[in-house]
Amino acid sequence: MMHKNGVGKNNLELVPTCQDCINNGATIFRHLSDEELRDLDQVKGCTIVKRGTVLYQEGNRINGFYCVGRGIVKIFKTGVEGKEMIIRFAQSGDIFGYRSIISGENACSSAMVIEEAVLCHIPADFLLKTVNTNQAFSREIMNLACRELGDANNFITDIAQKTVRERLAEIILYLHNEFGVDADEYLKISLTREEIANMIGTATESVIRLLSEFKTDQLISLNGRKIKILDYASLKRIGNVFS
Amino acid sequence: MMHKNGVGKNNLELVPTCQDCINNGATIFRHLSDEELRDLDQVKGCTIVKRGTVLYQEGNRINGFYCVGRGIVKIFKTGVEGKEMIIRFAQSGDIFGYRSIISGENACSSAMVIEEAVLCHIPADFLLKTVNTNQAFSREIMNLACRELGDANNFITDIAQKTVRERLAEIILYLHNEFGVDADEYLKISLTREEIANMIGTATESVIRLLSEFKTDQLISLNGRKIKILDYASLKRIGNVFS
DNA sequence: CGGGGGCTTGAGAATTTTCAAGGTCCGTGG
DNA sequence: CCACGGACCTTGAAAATTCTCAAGCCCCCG
Repeated sequence: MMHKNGVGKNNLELVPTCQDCINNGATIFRHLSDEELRDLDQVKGCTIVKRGTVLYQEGNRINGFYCVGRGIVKIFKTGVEGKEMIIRFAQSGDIFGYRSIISGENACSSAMVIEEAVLCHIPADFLLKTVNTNQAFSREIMNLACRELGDANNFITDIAQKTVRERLAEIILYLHNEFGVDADEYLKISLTREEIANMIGTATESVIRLLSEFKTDQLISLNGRKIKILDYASLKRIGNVFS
Repeated sequence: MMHKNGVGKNNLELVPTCQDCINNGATIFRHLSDEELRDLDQVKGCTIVKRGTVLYQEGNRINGFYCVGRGIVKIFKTGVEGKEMIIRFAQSGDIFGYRSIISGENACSSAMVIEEAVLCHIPADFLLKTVNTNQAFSREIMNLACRELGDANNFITDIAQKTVRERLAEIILYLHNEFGVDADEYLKISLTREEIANMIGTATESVIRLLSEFKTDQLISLNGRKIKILDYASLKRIGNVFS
């Protein structure tokens, strides 16, 4: 189970076994039996995917879901006039695309790699079968959906009630919590100004102006796309973040 | 199973049996066995609840969830400055409050009756137990959470990208689809201007101004809190609703 | 070294909020 | 029965926020 070389349909030099991913935090699979894990290792397809690759698009039927070994994927919807709205990110240990499979609907969002990723593609059948046969796994999926639903409700409230300035401050703190910082204390995740705008539902120019205002106020420092938080307390105050 | 008179802890003259509710569209319970249904009828508590009653509040632990027999309940969050954001409504056949029980979190929203309701309160234990023992029921819950998650994603995109005017047109059409109309073709659901504002994340005055603009433009007619749609096509166009 | 994508800034326009004031409606208590 | 109070609705005017359009810059990649 712990060997590292992929075979068969997997075209990576280093294919993580599912056990590796569990160790990496993909807790969703932690209650699979050894047999189910072996089965999963057989049916999954694992690939390295470059930034910019679209994995699936809103409105299409999808025949499997993804588990992230490494890298970052953005999950987004396309609104009127083609403007995109980023719903969430998936990173190491996260799964995505499972929602449409469970609910039997078409994909309600699109997925694009924004940081080179190692992704496992797992057939819908495996999910549907295992959800029916493994009670603990079923509870994990249910749990995940319910937690995401709670997050979505919070997001709805924030986006509906907070100003762009508040949302930007909040999202910077969120990116910090979610992705952490590199050796120089810059946020690890690197987003274009437009992507930031698409997370908080505003215009690119507004993000630029507010970022530079935050910089002037010594709340953050900027280096190209890299953002470093200098003053957490003030950002929290501005973003009405209590935690 | 089909008798109508409640006994024991239920204090209604007419307590619906769970089978009644299933016939009413509470499909979530359709895969319970006869024994489970009898059990449910035993453990549930059923009451008539007046408009304005708060059932539970955001942040608290809850020890059960609700099933709506009749009436309407609004599910909302309280944002900064105490302004409320309506996340969704629950009506006949819907359940609510299950999310926090499944995910083991505190309630992420509050619930208040806005139209006199018949509500059954079902202990958390019943949900947790049945989800573990009845595969089909478990799938129903999972399915429900996933569909709500899809709805939430759509809502996020709309609220982030559409103007207040677009959102108002859209929400009027939504209320029509969801609650239907009475004999005079007025929307059945009756909301204050403030509640409408709290659905679309805007100020009460903005709703008032836009409603009266829609009225001037002959898109709707107004009679106190009652709204009648006169021109669906134009509302759809304004709200960028394609369906 | 040319082109393209992304970033920045400015200025004016549009949308939306806020504050203030007054009106209506309805249920309750005197 | 009527007056009163409170909640809700309406309108106006000014202010604040945010968007849009336009232009120019930078920087990296081919």
